[in-house]
Amino acid sequence: MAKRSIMKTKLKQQVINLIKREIPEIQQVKDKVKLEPPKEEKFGDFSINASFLLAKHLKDKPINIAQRIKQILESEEIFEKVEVAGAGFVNLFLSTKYFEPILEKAILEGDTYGEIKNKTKGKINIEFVSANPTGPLHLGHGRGAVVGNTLANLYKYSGYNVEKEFYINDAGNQIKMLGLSVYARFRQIEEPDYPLPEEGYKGEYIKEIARQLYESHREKILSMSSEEEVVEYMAEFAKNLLLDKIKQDLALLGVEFDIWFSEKELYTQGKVYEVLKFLEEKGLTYEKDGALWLKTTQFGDDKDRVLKKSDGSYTYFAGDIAYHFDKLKRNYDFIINVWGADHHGYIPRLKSAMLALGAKEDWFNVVLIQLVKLFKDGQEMKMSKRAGTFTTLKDLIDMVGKDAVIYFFLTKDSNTHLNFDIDLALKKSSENPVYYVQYAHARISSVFREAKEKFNININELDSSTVDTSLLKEKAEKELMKYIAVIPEDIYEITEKKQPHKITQIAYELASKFHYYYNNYKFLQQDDEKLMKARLYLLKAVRNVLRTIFKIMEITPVERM
RNA sequence: GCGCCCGUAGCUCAAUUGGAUAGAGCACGUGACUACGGAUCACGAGGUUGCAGGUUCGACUCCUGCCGGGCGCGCCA
Repeated sequence: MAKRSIMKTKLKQQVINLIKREIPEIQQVKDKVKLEPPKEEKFGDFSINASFLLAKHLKDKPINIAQRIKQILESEEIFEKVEVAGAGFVNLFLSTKYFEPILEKAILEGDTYGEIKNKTKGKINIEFVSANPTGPLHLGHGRGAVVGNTLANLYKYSGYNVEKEFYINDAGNQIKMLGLSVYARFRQIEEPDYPLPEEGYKGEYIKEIARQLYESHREKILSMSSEEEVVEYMAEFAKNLLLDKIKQDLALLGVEFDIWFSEKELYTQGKVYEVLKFLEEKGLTYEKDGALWLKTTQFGDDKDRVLKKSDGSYTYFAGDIAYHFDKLKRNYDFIINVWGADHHGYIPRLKSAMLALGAKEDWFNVVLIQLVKLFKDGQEMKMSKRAGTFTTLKDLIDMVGKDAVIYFFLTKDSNTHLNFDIDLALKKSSENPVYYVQYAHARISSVFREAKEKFNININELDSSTVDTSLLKEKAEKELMKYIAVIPEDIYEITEKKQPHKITQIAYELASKFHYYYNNYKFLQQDDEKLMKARLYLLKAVRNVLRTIFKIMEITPVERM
């Protein structure tokens, strides 16, 4: 985990200014100077690489330059200690005082610690899940939902206006097939031998929908004049029902959308026609073999793509262009699409189309979601729609709970395969990372209950005016404060890098530092009330930061377990 | 065949995007409750970073070539 900090930028500038007085050449390498927390704590809170960069300019060895830098910085009071190490690293040790305002911020901001409240970074759109409304959500959708939603929360935290969008594929063949499938099941109620369509949906839920229609809408259906009309009616009915189910399942994970965008409306509102006309007028299309093509090769694709087939119908691609043209006109600073990894070959194509429409180079972004495999008793639970051994997202949530689903879906980079270990998710021990981080929160809550009961200390009344934080001198305490200081910028960083899975690492590390502290130090001691209050104050800050992180992930901050 | 992703401890993953002795968790071994929740903590062992070259003060990271795995290459959606 990269350990940047709130004060890093400020501190770097400060350090450079100090060095500049003695070594003006630093101005030339300023942008390359890195002020980073090193891997090992013995190398200090921060380490600066300036001596290596200056070596060429000063024609001297890094180690000698490092010595000069050490002398310059040593006298500053914000540093407890300055050391030269290795081939020329200068290691900086901050004094405890440095962390006091940060602690206070964590106390005051509650579960929004470090969040950038004025959303001035820009307006963005994140589209995710976008499952076909032809069946229940499966595990891949669930992973996409969690990754997309967490990403959205991260961007909000980092100061963006975020709109979450679900694209409803309600136009194409699948919906027609859905109608035909329901229709067949409907007919089967009276004629068991009535055939299912070849590519039809075979799940139990289709039968249930058919039964429902048979029981409560039979008369209406029988009064319809054509089979076509019936199928269309059933498709619409099933679609709405399944879409509702999808919404319910997503709500279980704390996922809600701002915009539900209908593919069908792109066609009914003429938006597909419109965007094709727009592209034609820009001279970016041509006709060949009776079809209309887009010159995507002009924008980086390896071949041109068909927009309108020779039979006169539009390709899915054309609809998608129209959809993203609509997004483009909504003036987002950039957009992110969360897609299944099997669509990765589709990216260059759509990206080219967006460039053709005048989007900026980095406007269109895609985050890919790889497969989820379930493991139980060390065995993979093979999933097969045909064999009926199909585990839905809802099934998984019912098995292990919402928090475990979210956490486990976020443990790995979304672009790598995920093995979901059900046994591990159910374990109530430190092997299970969800319990580990939640336990940290519950433990602190427990300490607070104890503090109230035995010492009559009200946690809500602890603030900077009643607490002397300078008493927090232990190493474990400094570690915690340092980590708290560093977390917001860590979060901004994983946001910009689109690595939502790393939020679990941050949560885990904070929990780990707390558990260490807990095991090695007493908080509720009778003999020193001032120290007791200072430590409880620190715990309160830790709990707030945990809550902040949990909120981003939509995980429950449990008081008791 | 072409393109993209991946290959790091027994397993699952990191490594501040080119920096210090490649780090965590799990599993394994040893130890820690008369005290705030032991659902925890500490210590230990574990590596030729798939292989071979190259670039430079320095490479898990960048370049080239192999080996192995995954995915994608429709006038499907």
